[in-house]
Amino acid sequence: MSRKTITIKDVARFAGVSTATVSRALSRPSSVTPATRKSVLEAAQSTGYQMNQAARNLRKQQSGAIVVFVPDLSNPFFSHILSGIEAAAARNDKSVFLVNTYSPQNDNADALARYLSSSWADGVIILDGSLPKDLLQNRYVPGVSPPVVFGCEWSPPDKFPSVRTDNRRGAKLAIDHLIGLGHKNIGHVTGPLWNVLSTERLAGANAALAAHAAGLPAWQCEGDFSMASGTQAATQYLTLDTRPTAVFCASDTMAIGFMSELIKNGVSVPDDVSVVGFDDIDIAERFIPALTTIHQHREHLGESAVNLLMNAINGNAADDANAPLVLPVELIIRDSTKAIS
Amino acid sequence: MSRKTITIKDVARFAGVSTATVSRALSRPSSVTPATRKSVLEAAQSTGYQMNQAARNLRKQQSGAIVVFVPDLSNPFFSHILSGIEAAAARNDKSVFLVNTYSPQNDNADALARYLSSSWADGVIILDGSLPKDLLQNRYVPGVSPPVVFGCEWSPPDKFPSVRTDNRRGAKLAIDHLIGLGHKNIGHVTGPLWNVLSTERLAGANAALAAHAAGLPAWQCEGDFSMASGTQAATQYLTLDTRPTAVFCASDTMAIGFMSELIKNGVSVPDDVSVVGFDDIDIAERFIPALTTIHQHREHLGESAVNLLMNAINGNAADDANAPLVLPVELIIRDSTKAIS
DNA sequence: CTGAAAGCGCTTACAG
DNA sequence: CTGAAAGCGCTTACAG
Repeated sequence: MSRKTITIKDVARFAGVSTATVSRALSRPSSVTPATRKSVLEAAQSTGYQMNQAARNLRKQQSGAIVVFVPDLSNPFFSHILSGIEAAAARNDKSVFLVNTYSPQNDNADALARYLSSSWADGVIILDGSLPKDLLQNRYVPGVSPPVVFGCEWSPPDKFPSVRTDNRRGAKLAIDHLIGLGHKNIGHVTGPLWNVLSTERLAGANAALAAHAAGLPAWQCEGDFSMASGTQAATQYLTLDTRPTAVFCASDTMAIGFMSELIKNGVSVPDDVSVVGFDDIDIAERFIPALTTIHQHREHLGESAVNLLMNAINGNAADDANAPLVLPVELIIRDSTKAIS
Repeated sequence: MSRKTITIKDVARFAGVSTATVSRALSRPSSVTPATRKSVLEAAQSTGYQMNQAARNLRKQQSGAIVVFVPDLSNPFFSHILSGIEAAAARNDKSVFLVNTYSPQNDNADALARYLSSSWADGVIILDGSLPKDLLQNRYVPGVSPPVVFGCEWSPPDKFPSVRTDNRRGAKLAIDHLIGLGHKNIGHVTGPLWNVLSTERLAGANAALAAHAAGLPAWQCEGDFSMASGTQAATQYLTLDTRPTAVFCASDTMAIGFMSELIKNGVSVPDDVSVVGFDDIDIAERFIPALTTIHQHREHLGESAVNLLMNAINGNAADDANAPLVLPVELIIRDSTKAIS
C-alpha cells in the first residue's frame, strides 16, 4: 500500500556517495568532510530518509534503550522516580520504555521474559521486588541478558546492584516522632509482608518501639499499600477495644485510605488519633489533614538507578557494585500528628 | 566479556537440522513434524537459546510492539487507561512500551520522533493532545511511519482515528446537577485553554448554563489540570467579592487542590460551596468530602484505542475510521455538592 | 516436511 | 577521507 521504504542506499545514490559514507555522515559527522556531510544531509532530507532502528540494533548488537519494570503505574509514588530515570537516561543518550508489571497480562515469567532481552534493552531497571522468582533465577542468563539494577525494591538480595531508600531509618523517624509526642500505644499498618519494603519498615518501627520500651505490643494490621487496604485497616481499627492513639502506615496511600474512613466514622485525625505515612506523594500535603510522612528522594533514586545501570552496561562497575546504595529519608511534619492530650 | 551469543545456527547444529527448520519449529510449530519439533525445542533448551528480536524485526519489518505516548505519568488519571491498553495489546500479542511525553527530555519533536519509527513500534497510541505540531505534521510520513491513534485527547482533528470521552456532555451533566441543586452563581476552573479537553468542557459548561439562563457570567479561572493550579484557583476564589456558590473544576486533581485550600481557609465544602470534578480518579471517593464528579470509562478508552490501532495496522480500517469514537460519561454524586440553602 | 540461499538495512574493519 | 564487502541473526519464498 505504501511507497517503497527509503534506505541508506537511496540516500547514497542521491548524494552520489557510498552507503558507508552516508552511515558515517549521519552517525559520526566529524569523520567526513564538510562538503560530503552537507550533501548527505541534504540527500537525507529530500529523500525523507528515516533510520531503521532494527537494522542498526542488529548490527551494533545493542538497542539504545533501557526498559523499566514498574509494579503499579496507578501508584503516584512512582512518577517522580520515573522523571529521575528519564532525565538521567537522556543524558546517556538512551530511550526509556516502561513496562507495567502489575498488569494481569504481565503476571508471569513468560510475559516478562520477552522484555528482558538484549534485543529490546541495553539494560533494565526493576522497581518491582515481587517479580516471579523464576524470571531472574532461570530466565536471566548473566552475560547474555542485559544488566539489571533494582530501584526502591529489591529481591534476590545482593545479586544485582540496587538503590533504595533507608526504609528502617524512615520507620524509626516516624515512630520516634510519635513517641516524642507522648504516644504510648502506637499501631502499625504494614504493607504486604512478602514485600521487602514492608518487612524493613516493620523492623525499623519495632526496633524504635523497643528502644523506648513504649507500651507494646501495639496493634498491627497487614495491608497491601493500596488505598482500599488502608480503609480496611480503619474498619478493623474501629472495632478495637482500646484504640492506639497513633498509627504509622507504611505508605501514604494507605494512610489516606485509613484517615478517610476514620473521619467518615467521626474519628478525628489528629485529635483522636495521629497518623504518619511513608513516601510523601503529592497529595500528602493536600489531604485534609495534611499528612505527616517520611519523604523519599525519588528523582534521586531514579537517577542513581540509571547511573548504576550505565556502569554495568559499560563494564566499569565497581568491585562492590552489588552493595546496595542507600539514600537518606526525612520526616515531614504536617497536620495529621499531634501531641497526646 | 561474555560467552558467544547463541543463535539459531547453534540450535540447528545441535538438533541436526537446518536453520530454516529451527525457525519454523519455533514460530510455527505445526509446520514441522512432531519429532523434529521436539528435538528442536530440546536443542533450544539445552543451548539456552534466546531469540534476537532485532534480527526478527529487521527481517519481518515489524517490531511486535506498540508504544504509548503519555503526557503525565504522575496524573493518576492515566493508569486505568493503560490497564485497558495493556489488556487489549496482550490479546493482540503485542508488547507495550510507555513513553513519558511530559518529561523535559521529551519536550521537543526531535526527541519524540525517534520513538515514532516503525522500527520501534508497529503502531503508536497518543494520549497527549499537546505534542509539538511539528512532530505529526512534518516528521510523520504516512505509509512509512507506523499508524497513529489518539486516545482521550486529540490534536489535528480528524487526521487520525481517535477515541475520546464525551467531554461536552460530561460538563453539561456537572452543570445541570449544580443547577438542579438550586445554584445560580456557578464558577468554572478550566484546564489550560490550549488543550482540547479544556475547551470542550468549557463549551459544554457554557452551553448548559446558557440553556438555563442561570446567573451568568460566572467566575472563570484557568488552571492546568494540576493540583497546584487548583489551589491557586482557590486563592483567587477567596478574594472574590461575591463568591460563586458552586464551582465546576475540569479535573479531579484541580478539584482536590481547590477544596483543600478552601477548607484550609475555613470555607466549607459543600456547606459554603459545592464542587464538582471531572475524571473520577481513585482518590475522588476518599477525599473528605468525597468528590462529586464525572466518571470516564478509562479501561474501555484504552481498549478501544488498541482496537482502532489494530485495524489501522492490519489495514482493515473502516472508511470512516477517522471519525472520533465517543464514549459515554456518568455523573457520580458524592458529598462535595449540596442543595443551596 | 525440509534445506539452501537470499535478503531485511545498517555499520565497520580493511584497503586505498 | 572514502568505497567495496562482509556480516549482525533472523524468516521466507523457492525447490525438492
